[in-house]
Amino acid sequence: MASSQELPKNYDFAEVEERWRSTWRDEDHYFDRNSKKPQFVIDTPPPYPTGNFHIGNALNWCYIDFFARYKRMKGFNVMFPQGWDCHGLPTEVKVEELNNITKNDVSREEFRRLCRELTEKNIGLMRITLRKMAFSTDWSNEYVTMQPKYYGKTQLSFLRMLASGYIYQSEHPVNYCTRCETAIAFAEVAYDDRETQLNYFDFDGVEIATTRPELLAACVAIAVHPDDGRYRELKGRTMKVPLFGHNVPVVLDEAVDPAFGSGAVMICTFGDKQDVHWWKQHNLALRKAIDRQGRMTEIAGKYKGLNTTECRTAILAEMKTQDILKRQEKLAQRVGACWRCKTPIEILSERQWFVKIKPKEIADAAHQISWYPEHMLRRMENWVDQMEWDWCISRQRIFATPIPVWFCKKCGEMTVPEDKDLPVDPTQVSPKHPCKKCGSTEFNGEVDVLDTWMDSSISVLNVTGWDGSGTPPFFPAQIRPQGHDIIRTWAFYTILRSVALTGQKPWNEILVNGMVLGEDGFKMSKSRGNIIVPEEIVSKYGADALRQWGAMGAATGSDIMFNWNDVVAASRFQTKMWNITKFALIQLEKEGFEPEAQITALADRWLLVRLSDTVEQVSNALEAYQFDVALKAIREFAWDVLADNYIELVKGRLYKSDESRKGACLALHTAFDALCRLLAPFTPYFAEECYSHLSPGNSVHKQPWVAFTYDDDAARLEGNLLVQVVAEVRKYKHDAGLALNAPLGKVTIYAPHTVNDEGDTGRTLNADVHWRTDVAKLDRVITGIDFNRSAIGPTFRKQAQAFMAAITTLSPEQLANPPKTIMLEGTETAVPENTFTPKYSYMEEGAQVDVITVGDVILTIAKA
RNA sequence: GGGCUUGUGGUCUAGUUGGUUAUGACGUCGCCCUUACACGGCGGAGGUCACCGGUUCGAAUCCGGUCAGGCCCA
Repeated sequence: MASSQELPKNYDFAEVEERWRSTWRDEDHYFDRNSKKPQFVIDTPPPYPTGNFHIGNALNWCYIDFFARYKRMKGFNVMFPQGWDCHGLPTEVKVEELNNITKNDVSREEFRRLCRELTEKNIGLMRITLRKMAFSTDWSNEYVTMQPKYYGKTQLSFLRMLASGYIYQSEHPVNYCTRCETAIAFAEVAYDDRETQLNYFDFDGVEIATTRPELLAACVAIAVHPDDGRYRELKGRTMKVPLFGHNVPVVLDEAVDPAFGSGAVMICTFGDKQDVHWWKQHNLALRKAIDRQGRMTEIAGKYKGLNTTECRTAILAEMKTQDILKRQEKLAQRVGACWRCKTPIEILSERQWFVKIKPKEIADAAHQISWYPEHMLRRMENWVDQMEWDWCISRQRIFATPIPVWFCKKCGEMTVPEDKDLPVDPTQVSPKHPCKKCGSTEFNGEVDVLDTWMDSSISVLNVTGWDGSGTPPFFPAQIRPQGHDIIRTWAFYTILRSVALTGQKPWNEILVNGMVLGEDGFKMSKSRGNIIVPEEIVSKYGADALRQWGAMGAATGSDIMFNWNDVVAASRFQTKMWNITKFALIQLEKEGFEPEAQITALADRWLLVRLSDTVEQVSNALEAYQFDVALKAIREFAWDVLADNYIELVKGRLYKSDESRKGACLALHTAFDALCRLLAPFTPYFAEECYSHLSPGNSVHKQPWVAFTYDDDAARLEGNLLVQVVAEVRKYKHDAGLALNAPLGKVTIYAPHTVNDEGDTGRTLNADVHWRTDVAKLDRVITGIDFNRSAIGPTFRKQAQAFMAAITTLSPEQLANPPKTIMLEGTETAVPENTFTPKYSYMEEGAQVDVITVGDVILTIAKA
């Protein structure tokens, strides 16, 4: 045990956190592939390397670290990997911005190099934050999706799913961002409210309303509702498209809303998802009026080359000139936009690569996983239920995993590389063998690349050791922690890919965390100016305080508002604990503690039984990932039970030097040691610092989880009563205008059992305290009745109110000595025990006394 | 429009297998510098548990409806 002289008066979190950070060793957190311990593999989220580890990430990582550390102490072989999901548009856009270029200004290889460099730099910055926050990362299992080692696996997974028929290519309408010049998946479409114009114009004699006149050139049909009387004569007709002159059929479809616009609608390829639906349903022609850059094609005739906005203006002007534009109305509309750049998406028909979505397979696997909180499973079910199109995985970008296939220049046959040649970039190298079909050696490498989710959806396969064959050695992982915002993407795609590649669910459990909102209750955003970054909190109050905020801010799974108050409260708890530490160490080093000492005093037994209760509560809460419940129980035990009550009770005994001191020291040591361990997962720096003084040279993080149990129901009951007695006397002093340490004279406590308090009560109250078990000789006056409703209700049901009314009418003598039966609504009814207690006030004969009752206990305080 | 979710003192929050006086933090008011701690201790004030109705002897808790917020989707 360290000398308490060494303990500084104040806890300096900056100094302590820095010191332990430079002392701890990474190897202590490595997953042991040869261990006999049960495994606990965590499929951690690989963040996008923006350079800033934001507070939402911090919350998620806090949760991960809490249970990673807990599971290690419980004897599990824990893997807490750290991944980086590198590929994708934001980095490409950033590189274009920083270098003032576009992706077409330099070679693909050069552009990729710039992206890799920026990503490396950003990862470096984020690693620093991770270390500051004391996450027990397994750095031997770090993975970076842009490195060949990883994207080789992405390519291997692509080839496996291509071979098994999950992946195919086809021409199909896809969501397309014309700014990013790439196809995107439905999961990447965000919807925005906009106000637009609904234009009514004359279409070959019929009035049509459209929000997108620029698509007139792509019009392939007119649709009306089959029962709409206004258009009965249109059936079977073809109509001439204004301005462009091509003929289109009229189709009947029940999905047309006769109340919207004029009730007649033009179908274009493609204005929206509904157009795609009708186009398929009625086997219509395909007219591509917009190209990949968002410009009008030849089909648009003289409008060719204009962008869609320019084209819309031009066509509306032309309609006015020809006097076919009737009127315009404002219309509130929801527009799909690219979630990265907010540009409204177009639906273009392109040759793309797709992954087949098999909803039942995914739903079945999702149901085999335990969801925390449970209701998050609903979100997955809803998403699975409404999937209409397959997953479009090809992107027309550069910084991403290349699609590893070639096409024969002569015959078009597809060639794929062998496993051992992965990773490959088919635009840089050629196949090793000539075309199987025609023998040609001329190939075109696929220039499309893969959706980033193709990388990250195999994170679990990567960390569990997948090599392309069968089930990986550590599969499935024990848990997936992630936010509810990416259930429809990361969770969905991961389940899909695990089932496709291994036939099994990816994890046993999934823990879903909420979103972090700003102090004003809104989502954090630059425009609101309510962004708080983890670094700021760490520098002001320390990582441990931030971690406590993460645990306590809200129940697991619900959104959590950032709140400086909670951080300050967390920091104050550490101050309190630090003072407890100083007190404990000073007392323990005085004469040392004896592990074999006898625990006999009520206060000591009470402390231990309350500790035992706390350990059980905290352990149960952690098993259920209820971090708020766990930390709250720890704080309550430390602050309320140990500091405010136990220490105050036994102080006098500790200042003495006799046998009764030893029990208190043992109890104090036991509680303090346990507290350090309980706090270790939550506040790793602080717990380590405290423990290092109790047990120099040993790390609390290498200790087993607390296994302390102490069974003593009587101590819990009587100790709680003792604490209440002390509180009541304090209140009595307060009400009497006395200082809390003012001497009180003779106090007699009539308790139902013999209490061995070793004089604690008397010293605490500064009074001459006498415990007695006989009946107080007092005159008592009944002032009321306490009913025990939880006993009365089940017994009397509908007669409960009547029963209580009847008891109220009894005389004081009868209340003191209740009759066996009572008349209730004309029936003689038994009076059960424990249904009520008379409320007494007492007068002691011959002496002026004040009387306090606490449950079964009666106190008399002699008046001075 | 649909699904999920939430509504508790001034603010944030616990509590929903129905049961005596609804938890804690911050703030606020009063007393106290008692040899671990004034970054502390003790005590107080402050709530029709969103609203309406139902079930029940008894509802913050269960059921139905209304209003309001959040998220996801159409």
